[in-house]
Amino acid sequence: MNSTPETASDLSSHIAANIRDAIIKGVLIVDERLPSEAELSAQFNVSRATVREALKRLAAQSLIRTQRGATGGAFVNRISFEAAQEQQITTSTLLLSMNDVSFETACEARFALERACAPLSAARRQDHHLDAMEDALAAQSAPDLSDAGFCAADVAFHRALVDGACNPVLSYQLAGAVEAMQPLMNMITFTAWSRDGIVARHRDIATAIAARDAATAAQGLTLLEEETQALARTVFARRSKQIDAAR
Amino acid sequence: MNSTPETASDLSSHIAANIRDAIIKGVLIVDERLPSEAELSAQFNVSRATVREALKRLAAQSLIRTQRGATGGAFVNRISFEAAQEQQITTSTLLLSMNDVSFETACEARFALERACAPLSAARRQDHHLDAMEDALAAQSAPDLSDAGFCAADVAFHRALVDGACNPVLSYQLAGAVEAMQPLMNMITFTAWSRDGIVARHRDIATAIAARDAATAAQGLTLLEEETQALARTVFARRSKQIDAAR
DNA sequence: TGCAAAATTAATGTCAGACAATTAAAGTTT
DNA sequence: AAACTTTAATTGTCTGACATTAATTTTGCA
Repeated sequence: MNSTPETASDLSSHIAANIRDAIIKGVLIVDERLPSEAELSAQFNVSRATVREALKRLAAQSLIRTQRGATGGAFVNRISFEAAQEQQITTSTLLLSMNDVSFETACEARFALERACAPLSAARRQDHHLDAMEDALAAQSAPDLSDAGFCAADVAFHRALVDGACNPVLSYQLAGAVEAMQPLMNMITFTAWSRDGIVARHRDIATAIAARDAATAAQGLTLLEEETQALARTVFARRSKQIDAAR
Repeated sequence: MNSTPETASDLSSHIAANIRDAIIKGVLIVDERLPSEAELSAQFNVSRATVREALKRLAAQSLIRTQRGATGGAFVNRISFEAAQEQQITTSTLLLSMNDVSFETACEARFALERACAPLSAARRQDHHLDAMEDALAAQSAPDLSDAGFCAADVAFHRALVDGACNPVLSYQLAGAVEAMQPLMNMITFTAWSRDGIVARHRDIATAIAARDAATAAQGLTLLEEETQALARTVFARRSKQIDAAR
């Protein structure tokens, strides 16, 4: 079982773990009200301040929400896909930036996962997904766009592709992989030439998805991955050469 | 940008968001020590209790760790793949159980993502990955295994498959998808017959991975998905018929 | 009676100050 | 030099108070 070890010796994390387990195990159900802070402090035999620290921990994970006033209190929160995605993006982004994950590894993971979405997206995409891809393409084609703006549009394109699968679980899982790549992509300076290549690939992928052609879409993603990896290699190689030269 | 809106009017979440942004933007780097609680309370002009609540929020997201003693304090935490996975599993599990995601949708997402790992796993798996798969297979073949035990071994098998890709980002991303399915799988009672089918599929997949045969592995996953979906349909259909009969 | 305003109440949010526990470092003794 | 003691800094916890919020009840008046 996934019983959080949480051997931390402080009371607030112990209490938080206790309540968290109750939520995970279904002892506390969605929208159920927890005992008031005063009652909890009596139950666990700790001060109200300690209980509050525990509740804040749970609130940070979107497990509970609090309301003030007479009928207020802490309630078990129905975690939304939106909130879960936001958390996942934060975690994924920090994970990549703090653990010197290579560009190659992150890029490989991202495209592998996206390729998994391509067949479903080709089969189920709605018009508004195509529209979103077109918008992103148009944005990326603007000549005076900054690198960051180019990357942001890139993320938008790929999220539209993923969302096209019409599977919220997939969209949620992929959000972290796609968004967390953005800071890594931002490390790359895109020349006009490399931008054209990427946009051309995107164009192919969008066309394939529009035509419900899964194989071509997957192939486009593979090509895009190869070009992105190659581009990253040249950028990093040039950069390290400059560092050598500066010595 | 991903600037957390966090319009919540309470001070502790505001302070937490403030520090969180500093960490995400790189203003605070890994292992850097935050000001002491007393200093923070002076800086933000709030009480120590409020600062502590903010810090607990950050600790719940593994963004900081705290140490007691003379040289103690709160330090920016290098979030580990392990911690990130645990968080993701908790979030994913709750997301599925609270939002009545259909078995079909979750199952589809899981297998789509796993298929994405199959080629990489076939290419890179080490012997210990194969050993882990064999262990899981052996466990699943035990005749007197409970349904929960069967599912747990199932998860172990699939995680070994994913880990075989030797891409920690993939392993992290997939952990949520694979583990969060377990409660849903636990809803299914596995007959001896259905177990044999699943084990046979697993056997094929393991053999293909061992033979570095990506196409067969992917095909095995597709078959396994179809059988799992079919099994779920019959189980749920039988169950709803019983409910009808009881009326 | 009906309704609006005011009081009540129960809850979270915040504060201030104290003490306990922990830990590293400095000082002291042998 | 090594072992012990003291000191200081910091987090962890407790207590009690007050502020703020919001639903409910009571009151006052038309």
